[in-house]
Amino acid sequence: MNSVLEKLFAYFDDYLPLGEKEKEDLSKRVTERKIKRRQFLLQEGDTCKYYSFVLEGCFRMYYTDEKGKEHNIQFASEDEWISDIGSLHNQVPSRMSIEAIESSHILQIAREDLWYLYTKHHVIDHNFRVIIEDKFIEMQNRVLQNISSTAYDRYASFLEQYPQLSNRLPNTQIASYLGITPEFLSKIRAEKASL
Amino acid sequence: MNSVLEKLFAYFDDYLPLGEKEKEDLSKRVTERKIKRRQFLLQEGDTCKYYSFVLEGCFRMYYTDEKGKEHNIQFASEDEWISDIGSLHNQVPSRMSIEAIESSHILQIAREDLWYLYTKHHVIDHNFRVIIEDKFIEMQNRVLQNISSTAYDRYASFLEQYPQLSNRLPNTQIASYLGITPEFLSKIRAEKASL
DNA sequence: CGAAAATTTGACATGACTCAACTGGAGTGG
DNA sequence: CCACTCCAGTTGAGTCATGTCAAATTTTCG
Repeated sequence: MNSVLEKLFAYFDDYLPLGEKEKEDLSKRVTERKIKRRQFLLQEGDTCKYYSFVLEGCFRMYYTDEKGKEHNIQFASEDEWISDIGSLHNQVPSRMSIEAIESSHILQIAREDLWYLYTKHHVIDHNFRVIIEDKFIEMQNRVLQNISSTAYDRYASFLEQYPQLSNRLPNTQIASYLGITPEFLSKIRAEKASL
Repeated sequence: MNSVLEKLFAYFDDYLPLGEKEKEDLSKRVTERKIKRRQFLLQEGDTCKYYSFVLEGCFRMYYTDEKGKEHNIQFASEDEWISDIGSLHNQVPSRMSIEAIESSHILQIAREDLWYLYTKHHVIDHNFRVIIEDKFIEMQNRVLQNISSTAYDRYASFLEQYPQLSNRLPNTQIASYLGITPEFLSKIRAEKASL
């Protein structure tokens, strides 16, 4: 447990580093878990109870539409947080699912503990503000891509922005993230390769 | 100035209400401005210096692509904040522009003042975390719509989600926000009307 | 009122989807 | 080690959603 906590503390060093008090308090409220491939962190209909930090492995959060099609909203790999924030905040059932794409190793903070930490330690509140702001910017860029670029360009940007991730993910998952069908992605790849 | 400050304080009452110290400190660091229709709050290439709170009126933030087409990323009307957070954070030139769609009345906080307030007052940091989290959820839903729904459905959702806004905005602006051409939106509207 | 901008309409072009068939690994069990 | 299945990926034909361009019409605002 100690070494994984160190990894979490080190992560915060890129923001405002945590002091001894915060580290101690945080340590008490963090749970370590191993998740197997294809196992769920959250299932549609359940209320999201945790903010999860990925130590190792990879997850996808997706929405299942009326026709049963799955749409990937987010991936999370090493040093990233994942959760359905809307469900976590308002304690309402989630419309999303979170599934492990690879066997993974995570840390979790339960909602009440997170709230406690936010209230008690300014620096934690602060860091999570900055973290979510960065996520917001990323999401904003994605919207921008979606409304202004063709599928071909969006795929190219994805490869450029997440080169490591794109190696680890099946193309089907990437297609779902980009909002296109796997067949069409395949055609895009064929076209790209022929240049 | 006093009455507009009261409006800002009242806005924060929906989060963690500000205490007297925070109010006083915030008051000193807020600037009031009137912006005419079609006037810019931020021009592409400039570095964003302010976080702006809309007291009255309406703005759009948009990106101009290589072909000169404008893509609306965000609207902001009463009781909403607008800024290119990426540019504001990292003090880099913005790729976006922010333009007043209506003649407007706003409050602005300069970057250094905002940083000061974040650091000094936990409650302000906290509130802005919650505010941006809500924005993040909104943006996430928008991505979801973009990757999973047809233009017809996205337009219907927009009308449902922002009924008041949709009355105030020209359809061209809505089309740009939805990521479709004004011509196609017009056809969608015709189809909708004929039901 | 008059100019400029927004909206509508139609013909045609293209991006992206559907469905179905085929290919080629990656297990699994004999 | 082979035969089998299973799933991801590819390919192609036909279709639907959306874009382009141009012209006509209406609305808005100065």
